[in-house]
Amino acid sequence: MIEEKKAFIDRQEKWMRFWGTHPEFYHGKDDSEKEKKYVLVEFPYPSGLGLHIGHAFTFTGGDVYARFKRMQGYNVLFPMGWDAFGLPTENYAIKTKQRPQRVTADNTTVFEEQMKKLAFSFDWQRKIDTTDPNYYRWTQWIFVKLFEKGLAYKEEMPINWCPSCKIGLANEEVINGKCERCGTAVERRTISQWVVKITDYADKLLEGLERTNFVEKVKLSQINWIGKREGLNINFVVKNSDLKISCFTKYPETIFGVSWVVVSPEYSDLAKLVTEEQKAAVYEYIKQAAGRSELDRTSGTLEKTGVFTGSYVINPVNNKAIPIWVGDYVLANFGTGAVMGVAPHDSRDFLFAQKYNLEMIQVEVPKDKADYKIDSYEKVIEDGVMIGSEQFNGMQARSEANKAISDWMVEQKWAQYKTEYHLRDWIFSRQHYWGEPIPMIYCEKDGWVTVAEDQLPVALPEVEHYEPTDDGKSPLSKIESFVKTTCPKCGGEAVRETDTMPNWAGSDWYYLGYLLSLKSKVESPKNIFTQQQEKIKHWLPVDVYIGGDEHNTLHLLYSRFIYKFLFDLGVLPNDEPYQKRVSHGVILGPDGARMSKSKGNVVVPETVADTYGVDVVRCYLMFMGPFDGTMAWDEKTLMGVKRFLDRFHVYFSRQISHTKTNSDSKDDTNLIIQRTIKGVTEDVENFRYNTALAKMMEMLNKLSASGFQLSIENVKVGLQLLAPFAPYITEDLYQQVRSEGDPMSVHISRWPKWEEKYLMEEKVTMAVAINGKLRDQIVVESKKIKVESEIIKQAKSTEKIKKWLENKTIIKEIYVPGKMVNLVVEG
RNA sequence: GCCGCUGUGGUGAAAUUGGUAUACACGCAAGACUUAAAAUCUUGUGGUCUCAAAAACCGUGUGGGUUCGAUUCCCGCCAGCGGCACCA
Repeated sequence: MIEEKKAFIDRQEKWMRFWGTHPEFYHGKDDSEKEKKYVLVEFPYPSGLGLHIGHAFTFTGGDVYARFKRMQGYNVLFPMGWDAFGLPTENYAIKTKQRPQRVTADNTTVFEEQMKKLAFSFDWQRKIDTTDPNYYRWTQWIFVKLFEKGLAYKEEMPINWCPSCKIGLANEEVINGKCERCGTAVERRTISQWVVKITDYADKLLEGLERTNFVEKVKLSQINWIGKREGLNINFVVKNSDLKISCFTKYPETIFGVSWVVVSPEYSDLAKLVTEEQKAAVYEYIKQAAGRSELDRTSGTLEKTGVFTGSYVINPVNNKAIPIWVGDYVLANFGTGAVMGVAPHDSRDFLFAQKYNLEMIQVEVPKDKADYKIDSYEKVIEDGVMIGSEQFNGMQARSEANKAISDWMVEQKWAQYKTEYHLRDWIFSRQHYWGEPIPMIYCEKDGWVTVAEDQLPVALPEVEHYEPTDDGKSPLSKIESFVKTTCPKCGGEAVRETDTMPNWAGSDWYYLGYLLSLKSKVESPKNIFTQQQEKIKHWLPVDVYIGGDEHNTLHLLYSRFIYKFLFDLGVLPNDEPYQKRVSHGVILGPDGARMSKSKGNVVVPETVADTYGVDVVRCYLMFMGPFDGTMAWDEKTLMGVKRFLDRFHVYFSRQISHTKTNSDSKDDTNLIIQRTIKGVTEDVENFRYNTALAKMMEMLNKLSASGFQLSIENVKVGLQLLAPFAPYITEDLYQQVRSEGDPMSVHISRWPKWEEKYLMEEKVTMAVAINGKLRDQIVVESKKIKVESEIIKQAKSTEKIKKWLENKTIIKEIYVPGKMVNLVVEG
């Protein structure tokens, strides 16, 4: 056992050294004449735990594809880098009293070593790091451009606030409404933050999807997130006041049934709406609501709550006064922050009305059921025939009344047509140290001014403490030398913005970063995107982008937005960054639960690789299930893969020593090999790695059983097919059969092609069915497959089929060439 | 709550445009080698019926539908999983 172990370790070290001396094998060339393929995997956050099994799984998947495409003769770009800003590093740095820069450097070194060992064929000369000032200078440059184009603005936005720790918390740090560290109930506070106007791009982001080749589920998640809805903004005048409340609705046909209006607890005019006698109740309610997360507030599992403000609005269509409520299921930063309530035609509204005893005015009935009464939330009607709605009575709600009432209300100037989006503007400020400083300066005279382009980057200064400050501001705010500056416009005294950017900022354009030389300061202030346009044109768009489902909505949307923005600036050749998106799956622990340190079910790829070898880990990860599936780690199945690789090694070693004296090629082995080439090529092309490996197992089983010798060409083919999956073992064997003039490495050799003529078998087995039920099989000569009448005749003549046809009449004969004959009988 | 996905042997899973359900692998059982164990190799392995075999019947979460034929397409139901804007 120990000796066997040593053998694969020696093999790995030997070939890792060899590849190390030839980094050009894996370089993407900016000026190649070959067709390009840009294969992108999401770059990791370099955590202190080292490479996780999920990384190994995803990167192996990308690596197999990149190696396959490279062998097929494409000029492949397969880069890697570090998405290194973020909370975990900051928290770890605080805990261990180290600089986050130091922690990041240590972690990325470990990541890179582990990746090299796992034989990922990354183009290391293009490595990027989002925390490198040469990199984040351009992240900041993008922000400056956003501001210049009016797409970044300051606004009061809510954050999670822990009153005990006195810091702002990420959603992740809020557990059941309590602070993760101290358990105190978390409050919501609003503070002034930078917001990016992604909503301006909502239509472009929707429309651009049509030009991509994303799988349907990814397109859907983008479409649903943008959530475009056509409707009406209805203006309600507040009784005895000059205030107005505007409510967005998709269903204005229910206007005659509106019996209350609800505004969010953060509604800007709320104070003016609350009457003296309701003040105490409303303030108490707002205090409670501050403690609830957004998800809780909108969740159906919690009861909808609210409180009366004491004021009324007038329904413009009938001049009826209806009460104004505050309810926390209405969100301030979504829509107008106010909604109208129609109890009988929306189940949530019904429950709310029932709870607070509000009026229910039914304005629709099912067709031909004029006396239908809605008395439970399960009976609400969402599309009926109009009643109690004056001239609109009798119309079908959605198909007729919706348009008629909308037109009428707009004509009367009670409402405007409005397109609403689920998508909200993007809060871009974080009150933390470990992120890109937002390159803005505030001057009393000139307001917010951008840092000049040739002054970028605004570097992260050294600080004593990395903890957020007790007033909720970033630690940068405590460094006077950083904060105090002069206004770029008037030269007067000014202060810097001390918030930093969210983690998304660096990952929005990293696939561009790989293409460019970011280092040279000389290129400033001219932007590198224009200066290095040739490289960008050569490589973009990304051909295949492999990533997790958790990024199919936000990361994809944000990065598509930034890309489209840069396109509009005129620095990019096209407006969609990714041609195709592939989702990878998730590896669960051996217990079927998500791997986590606290559950103790974490599998570390490096440990497994040290025990069984890198090739075994890679092949097992690709074999355990479909690439986009959720699969539990199972060491026993891994042993099966190890057995396969051992047998593969033994079989091919033996063949190699034999082929040196014998290079006859048997037709039977040709058939097996050729079929495998076809199957594996098609499977790998479509990321069906598990079946590709199954086909190679079949190949090995059949070849070993046949006892025939392989020709030297077929030996090479066998090695090439497995090479993307098991780079070490195949390189080792390849070097033993490599002859003068062959490529230096199996990994830069040319992927084999199959020929149809070898795939034909002389005889084919076909199924014979009676009424669709399989009854017998016949063996047919391949040449005759096209002669339908003869094969049906043969099918009818077998003993078994004759028995089934006794005393029956055939009423139909169906023939599927090469597959089956189905006889439909009667009697 | 909203959005999305999945359901096939004891297990992970496979099945081209609707055309022989369970490829490949794990596990299990029996056997070979061995003093023995491990490793390795060989054979078998959806269910019912049978000493066994043959034959037949049943079988892709569940109830319907379309079709000569449904794991695949359509409708209803049940169960489980994932995402939800400050984790990345």
